[in-house]
Amino acid sequence: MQKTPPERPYHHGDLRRALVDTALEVMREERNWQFTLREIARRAGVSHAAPYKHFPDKAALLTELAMIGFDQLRTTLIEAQSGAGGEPREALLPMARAYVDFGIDNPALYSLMFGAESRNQCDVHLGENAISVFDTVMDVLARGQSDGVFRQRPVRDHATACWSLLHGMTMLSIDGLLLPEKVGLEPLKAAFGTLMEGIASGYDDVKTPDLP
Amino acid sequence: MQKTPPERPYHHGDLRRALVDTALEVMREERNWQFTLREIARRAGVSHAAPYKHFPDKAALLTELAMIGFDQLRTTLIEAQSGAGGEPREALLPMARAYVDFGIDNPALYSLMFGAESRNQCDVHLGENAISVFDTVMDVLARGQSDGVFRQRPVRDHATACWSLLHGMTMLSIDGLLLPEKVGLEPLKAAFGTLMEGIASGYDDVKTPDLP
DNA sequence: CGTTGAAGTTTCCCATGTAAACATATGTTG
DNA sequence: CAACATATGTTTACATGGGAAACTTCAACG
Repeated sequence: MQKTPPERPYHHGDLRRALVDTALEVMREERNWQFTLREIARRAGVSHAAPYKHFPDKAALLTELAMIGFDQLRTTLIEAQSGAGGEPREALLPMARAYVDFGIDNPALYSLMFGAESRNQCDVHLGENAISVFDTVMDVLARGQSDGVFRQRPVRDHATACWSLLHGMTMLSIDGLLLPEKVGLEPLKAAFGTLMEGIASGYDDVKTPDLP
Repeated sequence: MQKTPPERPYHHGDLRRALVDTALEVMREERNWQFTLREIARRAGVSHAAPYKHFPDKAALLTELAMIGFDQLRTTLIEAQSGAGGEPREALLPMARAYVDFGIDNPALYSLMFGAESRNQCDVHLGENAISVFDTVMDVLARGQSDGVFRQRPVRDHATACWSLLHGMTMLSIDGLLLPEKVGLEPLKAAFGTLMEGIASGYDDVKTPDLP
């Protein structure tokens, strides 16, 4: 009996990329990185063991996805920075917005990149990628400070405050905990306004506060 | 032949509490909430199906653990607030430290309470508990503002900035991403100093910054 | 063309969450 | 006190997932 031609030749041809693309698609659809490898293999049209010819284990695929995420975030921040003309004071809010929007637009990817749960599943050297975000923020703040438009305080203090607030806002948004009726419709602009007053104002620590 | 007495009578007597306590212990030891129910049952000395007589499923146990975490966090914040004598300006840093220390001391619990991954496993109404943290911060800021020691800006802007920074700092610390060589040894004090300058200073938004 | 290696598939193992049936103990009721 | 109902255990079973091992198919190479 004539054998009907298979849907796909025995050799996929580019399964590694297909697995990565399929995983990114599933993460986007389900807003979660806790997919199963068997599901990814099914959607890619191969057996459940085929991925093991391209990735030693599931953690390796997750690491690759996280690296893609860090590449995208880095690109996003650089574009936001150069779009603002490079003036530090003007650059911070667009960068902040780009950062938070990246996380909101890619919740599963962001959680994979920065979460402790994923850290148990991924390569530990992802931390270097995560920390490069801190360095990016540091650079802009350092330039602003040498230009005299940012408060003369250790620049890493400003950077720590900045990254913490942005990371926190991103995570809270992803988790659906920033309700408009509580924080308004522009929580980033609002919260960042408060922070910018701490970064860019002429406030002197020892001055007593103005009273009404 | 004489039957040797079992390690434990057939009826555990307080298995529900033992399961909760064991799970909290495992979370503390492994700094992770992704334990297996079979492991918890084993450590509690019962069969793997026994927990299903006390919890409909694993998600129910995880929800209970998260609720315990929120209770502990709430208590911690109230104690920190009253320890500072209730003066809003003096209360914020101790509360902030209590919040971040809680997360650092209970990384698995904090991640379970606030993480999106756990949200897929838990009861959605945990969000109310999470958001009550925001309300606590709001209350202190509102009192400070009416006392005139905090900047006259919508208080929810300050609260959003506060909670985002604290949540971000907690998550980054838990994930091991706040390296001392990058952020110093007192990142909370440093970052919170920057934020407090934005919350408590007399800075006027339209004033141009002082130049060197 | 035969050999080698890459990249698939199939079969199997172990672990997990959970269901169902069964066993044991406790509490309630007549 | 016995019978019954209920609570709370255990055992068996099922479906699914990660991954190993053996096998199959195809491509590349000498």
